Amino acid sequence: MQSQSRQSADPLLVVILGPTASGKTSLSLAIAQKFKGEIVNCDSVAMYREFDIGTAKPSLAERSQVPHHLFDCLNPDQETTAGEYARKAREILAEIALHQHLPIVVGGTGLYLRALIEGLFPGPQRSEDLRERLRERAATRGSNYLHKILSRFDAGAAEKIHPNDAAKLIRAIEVCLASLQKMTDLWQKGRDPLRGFQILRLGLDPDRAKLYERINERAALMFESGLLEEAKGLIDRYGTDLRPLASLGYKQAVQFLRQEVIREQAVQAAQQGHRNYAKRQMTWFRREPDVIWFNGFGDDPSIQANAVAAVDRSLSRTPAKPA
RNA sequence: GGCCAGGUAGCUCAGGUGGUAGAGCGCAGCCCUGAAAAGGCUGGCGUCGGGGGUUCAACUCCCUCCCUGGCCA
Repeated sequence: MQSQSRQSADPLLVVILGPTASGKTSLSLAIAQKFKGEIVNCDSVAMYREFDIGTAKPSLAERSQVPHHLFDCLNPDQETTAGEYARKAREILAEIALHQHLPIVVGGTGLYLRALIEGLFPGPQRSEDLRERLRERAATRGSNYLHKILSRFDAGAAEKIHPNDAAKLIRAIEVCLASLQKMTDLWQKGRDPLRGFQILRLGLDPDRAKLYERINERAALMFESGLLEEAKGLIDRYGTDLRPLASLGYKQAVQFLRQEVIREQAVQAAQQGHRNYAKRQMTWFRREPDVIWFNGFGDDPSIQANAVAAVDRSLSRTPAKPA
């Protein structure tokens, strides 16, 4: 296992993962500065331009220190998918490797990371019309109805998806309809994994109570430092239907701007949402293979030193000097 | 001081002709194959304010005390 990667001549790819507010940005900068790194975002909402305050993107000053990729690459009214993300990210990774720099993928969006590293099954892309129709059916007849439809198309897929999970039922039906094949058959064809890199995964896993404290502070600070104004500007120019406006913090800001809740409620709901999200992220990342976990925050100097040492060790393993 | 309402899960609250309780949220665990900062699943948790009484049995009825809120003095 370990000995195989040592023999590989493939360049190193560092992946930094962890829940929101765990200090991924800070750690990524520390590593990038030490090793001629280039940072590749793997955070779905940070890809959007004009969504700045609520996404806690690295600042422009930080981004000027080392190259950053896949931040601000979508207009607010664009939409993207995990597959599209993976294609873009792989292109960038290849370019970075070409310059002989160290690519550092940083992010909290588990699905995007999996799509990038392991690939997705060879399924059809999204069809918005079909989805709209299915969503209407679900609204009138309930998602159980979708589940019945899916069991007719693909009983195996239906078995794996809970009848209440409309989002996943819709995707599965879409796959069957668009491809005229069962989704489970398409799964059989496997994924197209990322090739050509040795992957070093560094995971941040700070104490839960401390993480929640940080999340609370950071979410409140977002409201104090202009989240509402940012959201208002986006609504004025684009309307309320932007997909990223449904994401953490923005969703609550919109509710406040519509006067559905008072400010205090919006802040508390945003804090709650971020806490719940962090928990789900940890559930996802715990399954990620071969992660070197650090029990602390990414801005902690001792964590940074340990992480840098881990990168150093991986980098020094070249095919020229096997263990 | 008097009258009224109320004290039930961490929080907000529901409940019961007397047979030791429940929902949402929180919290914890989990799932995830182009919406993923989305969506979904599962699970703890209680001396039912204290003390007495009636009863085979009280969280439920009676007495008393304490606490909270409102109104009147």
